[in-house]
Amino acid sequence: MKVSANSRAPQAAPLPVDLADGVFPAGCPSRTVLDHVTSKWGVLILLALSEGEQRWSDLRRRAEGISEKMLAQTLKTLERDGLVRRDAQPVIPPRVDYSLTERGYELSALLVPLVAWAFENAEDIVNGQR
Amino acid sequence: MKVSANSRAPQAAPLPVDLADGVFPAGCPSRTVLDHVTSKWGVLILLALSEGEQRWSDLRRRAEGISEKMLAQTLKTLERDGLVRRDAQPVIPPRVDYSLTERGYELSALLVPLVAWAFENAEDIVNGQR
DNA sequence: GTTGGCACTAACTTTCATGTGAGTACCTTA
DNA sequence: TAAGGTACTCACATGAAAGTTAGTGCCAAC
Repeated sequence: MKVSANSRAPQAAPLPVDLADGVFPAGCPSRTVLDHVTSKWGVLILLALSEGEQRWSDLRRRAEGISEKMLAQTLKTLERDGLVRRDAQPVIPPRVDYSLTERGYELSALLVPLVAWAFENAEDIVNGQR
Repeated sequence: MKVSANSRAPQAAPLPVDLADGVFPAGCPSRTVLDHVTSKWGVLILLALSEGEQRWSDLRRRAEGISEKMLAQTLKTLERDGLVRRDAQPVIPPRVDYSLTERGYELSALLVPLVAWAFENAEDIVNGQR
């Protein structure tokens, strides 16, 4: 699946034109979105939810180390961005389910391979700081 | 190209087992790598370099808004992580070329679609904060 | 002869993301 | 009756990330 070591050196590929022109300018919205999505906890939450609907307390346990404040904040941002759906049932004790929207699934589909790569290469990278 | 609205709701997919168990724990190396890679400027630099070797001052102009300090810092981190190669020629005036390593290219291949998605959806997302 | 480009480093400051701890309202179980 | 779970919010503290300013050595062009 890799281009193979001897066939050719890693290739530089031109980016799509609109991307090349669009992402780099300072004030562009994609930078904001990228910031939300690639925030410390954003990735983890999106990833966790890619496995399906989950409750507040599930997420809290899942994303090890997150504080309640950051969980609330991250979820709120992702909800405002239309990536996460919040479903609060008026029962007692409270029950709130979080899930990805269609757009959220689109994103997580791109995020999963990235995180998988990071996971696979993490040890090499962290150790190999020559 | 979309799964279509009526066929089925967006599907939850189980993550690869090792990923599901590996990424969420607090102290795991993948979190560090993810932090480097998804840092504000890391993404931009990796993206810029995916188009091929570039000089310091090229990058500085390309990643609009970056300070010299942040450029140096980001490049250093990515170099230590083995994603970026630094080639300093002993000429005057100094000339330093930066390029991606093979591992860097692997990463950028995953990053490009993500950024492209962010770019395409950015306006919708930023405006549609209902 | 001074301005400017090149590729940086270092010191200092500000801003912002994240963390901490407490409090809320209600109910269940011990 | 006290402890604990559920899903939060709010005020405050801290620390890391990012920005700012200045300075380096050398050369070329003006």
